Amino acid sequence: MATAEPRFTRNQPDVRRRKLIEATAQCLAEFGHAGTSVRAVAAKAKVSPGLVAHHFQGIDDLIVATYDHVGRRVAEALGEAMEAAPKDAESQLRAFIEASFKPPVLDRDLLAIWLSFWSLVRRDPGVRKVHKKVYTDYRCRLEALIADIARARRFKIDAHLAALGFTAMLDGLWLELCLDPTIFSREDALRIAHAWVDDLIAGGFRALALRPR
Amino acid sequence: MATAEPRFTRNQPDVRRRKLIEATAQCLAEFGHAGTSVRAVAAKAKVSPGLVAHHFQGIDDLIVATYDHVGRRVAEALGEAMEAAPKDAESQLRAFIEASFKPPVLDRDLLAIWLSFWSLVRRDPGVRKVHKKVYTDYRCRLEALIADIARARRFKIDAHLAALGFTAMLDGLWLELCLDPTIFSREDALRIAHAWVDDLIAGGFRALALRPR
DNA sequence: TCCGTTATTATACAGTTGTACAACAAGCAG
DNA sequence: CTGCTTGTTGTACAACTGTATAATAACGGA
Repeated sequence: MATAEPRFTRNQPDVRRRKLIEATAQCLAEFGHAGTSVRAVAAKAKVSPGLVAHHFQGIDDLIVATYDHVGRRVAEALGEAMEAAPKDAESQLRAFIEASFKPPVLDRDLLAIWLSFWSLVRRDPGVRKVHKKVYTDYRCRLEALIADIARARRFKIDAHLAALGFTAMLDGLWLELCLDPTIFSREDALRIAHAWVDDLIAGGFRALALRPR
Repeated sequence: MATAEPRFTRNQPDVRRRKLIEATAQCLAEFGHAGTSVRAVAAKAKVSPGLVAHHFQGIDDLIVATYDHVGRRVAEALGEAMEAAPKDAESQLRAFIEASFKPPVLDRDLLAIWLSFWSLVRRDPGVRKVHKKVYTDYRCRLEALIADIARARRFKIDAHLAALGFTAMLDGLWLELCLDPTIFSREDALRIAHAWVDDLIAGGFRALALRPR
């Protein structure tokens, strides 16, 4: 008698975890937070529902892992764009902007993941910690670039505050653009962000240098 | 025999709807999107679950109505702050900023409602329409003020783009501040926003005037 | 005082949720 | 080829979900 087809294939825990994470990302994109259950994820990954509980504490844990995973991918995409650009701070900043407003960063599916994650931040201290780290890392890269530009051009600025403002603006533009791309265009967002850099270089935001931290 | 205590009190439909909306807001704040069900809202409003279905199509419809309601309240809070300020455009803009970063606008509970609503935008065209209107109204007020300032100071600027950028920055600061108030402070947000206005008045964002819409 | 309207309740139903558990079997070590 | 580890399955369970339904009763108008 011929050897029967294996009814399932065993995976290393980390491999299986990654597959479940990717299935979760697809579920969030396709069905939203409400439609993303243990069973939905298991179906998408073509495994039994019980397996999810075996690798993760629950659906919330899975969403956090998904955020962590795609967060890393986003950071990589931004990092690669910067590596491909000239090494001066202004070019780096502009490369960062360009990468922020095109796939895979500008992506409706990504927003669905972000929204789910944000809704967990309030109740779970562990989630809050992950958010803090991701957000702070992200902002620190911009802070360093802004400080570089100010140093090269020999003007004073509170790079910390400036980076907070710039980050907030990028986030706000990204959010609204993902929510509804018909209100304004990707090109609008690019012009606005680049204009902010123009203004920074021209010595704008002088008020942010009055009380350095 | 004494008249028995009425087992329930009848309300006019719009009164009951408002009570259910307020109960929904409390549920979203307390339990998040996942914990806000028809039954949870009914329990919070101390009515039977069936009543929710009698006044609203479902939980999504209720969340949209809640967004509409609190959205109006936020707009009122901002409007009142501006009415209390001097009538010149700069003062109006600064009053708008101050009101944006204190209760009832800066409020964790408000963010919970916003997050739930945003997660509905993608799938429901009706929700998308409401979002578009609220967001556009909000931004138009700022656009008018920015255009006023530019006109008074006799410099050119694309007020539409500038308002988009300013709105995005305010939204981004508001979002992060509600998510986790320990990363930066309300005062930081205020300084950043006011610095943006300082810069605008000083003739910043000249790049935004190059290709007026 | 009675009557009609309809807001409200209470209940039933089918479907879905998260979680637990015992049985199973794939793949590796010997 | 054998045995062990453990990734994986399938199922059972109680709690919950949205929705529909008929019965109830509050309240205003006659």
